[in-house]
Amino acid sequence: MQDILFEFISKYVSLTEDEKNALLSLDLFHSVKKGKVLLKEGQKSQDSYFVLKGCLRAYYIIDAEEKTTAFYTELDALTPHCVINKAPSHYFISCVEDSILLVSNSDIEIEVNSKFPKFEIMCRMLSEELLAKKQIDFDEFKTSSPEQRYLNLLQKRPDLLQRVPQHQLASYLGIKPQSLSRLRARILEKKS
Amino acid sequence: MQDILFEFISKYVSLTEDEKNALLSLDLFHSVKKGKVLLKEGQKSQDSYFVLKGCLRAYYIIDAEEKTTAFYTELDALTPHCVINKAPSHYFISCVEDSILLVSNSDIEIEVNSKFPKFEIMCRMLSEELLAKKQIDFDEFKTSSPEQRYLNLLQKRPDLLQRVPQHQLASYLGIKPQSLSRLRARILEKKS
DNA sequence: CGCATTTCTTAACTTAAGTGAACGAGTTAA
DNA sequence: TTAACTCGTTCACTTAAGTTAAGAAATGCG
Repeated sequence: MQDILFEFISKYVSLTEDEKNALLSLDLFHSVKKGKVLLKEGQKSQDSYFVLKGCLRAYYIIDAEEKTTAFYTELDALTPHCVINKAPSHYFISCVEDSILLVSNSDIEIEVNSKFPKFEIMCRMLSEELLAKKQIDFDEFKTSSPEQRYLNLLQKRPDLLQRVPQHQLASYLGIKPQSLSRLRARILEKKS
Repeated sequence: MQDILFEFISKYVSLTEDEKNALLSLDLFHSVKKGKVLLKEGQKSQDSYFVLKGCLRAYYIIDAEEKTTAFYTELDALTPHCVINKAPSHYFISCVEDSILLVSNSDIEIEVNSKFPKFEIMCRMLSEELLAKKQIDFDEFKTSSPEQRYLNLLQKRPDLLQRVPQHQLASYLGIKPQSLSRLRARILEKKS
């Protein structure tokens, strides 16, 4: 599990053994059970997550209905909005599967970043990259129909369709579960 | 114009006079005429932009049709995806109005960041903030109908409706120009 | 095991967005 | 000034998503 982390980091900066040990000594690895809610609406949290294994889900509850807006799987990083703007969260984050996470918080990050400027650099690179990627995802969403979005997901994250209930995928695709069912039937129809 | 920049920066880090002068000496301010295309599909650019005055637009050309996906106005920062992943751009960026921009490139940023760690910190903070904001925007888009998205835009960026042609706004809202027309008529209907 | 709950699908109906075409207003260019 | 073009709107028609309801299949729990 540590190897996975260090391999990921090595894409951005190279760490010395001392730096690796300093990172490990912070004891950031946590096992989290399926179903565990990590962040609730209205809560102010300090915690950021990095998924080593498993799957997290972000969702809103609007008119008593869950609206899933994001899934975070292996090697995805997640810093909730409430950590950035220090205001109560508007959404929930829960654990879709038994997972192994790296859990960090603002204090730790401030300390590590000031001690090792390399981490500061890595964090900048990572968030710049994620921002550009998020924009591309958003662009694809805007410029395509629900059916295209579903087919696109099938290409890019086929694992999600196995790991996650359909009704959560539906709102992730911006539609109702019934529409996703119908859309899938329509696609099968076309193929034959 | 410089004051606007320094006031913006002061939200993240405080600069000494020397640092301010170092920044100004880079001569990053540029005037750009309405209609100027700053980035074309297929191009590899190194340039990032910060809008001091005016408006930029990002758009794709898909099936010979323009699909506008983002507008950048006063105090918005824009680092195109192609700068991050060093691959040819999939989209265009053009200037909607006569604008004053701060234009930076990878080389300058690497130099400034290594000379002044403060800038590194500011860049990290800024991209973390923008990433969290982008996620919220995406969430709102996913969880609302075209009509809600239009009303939301009316609240949050009323200036855009004055500055930008309707058909560009339409694709920004994820719909066709005819649908935006109809939707506006429907809203007026309801009000009366 | 059996009961309850959740999940997924199907169907009938409503509502809204996509499509193709036409029109007038405003702008640009010859 | 006229001709061409862009832009926004409207209309009729098509297509797909939302809604409501019902039921089948899978899952979880006592």
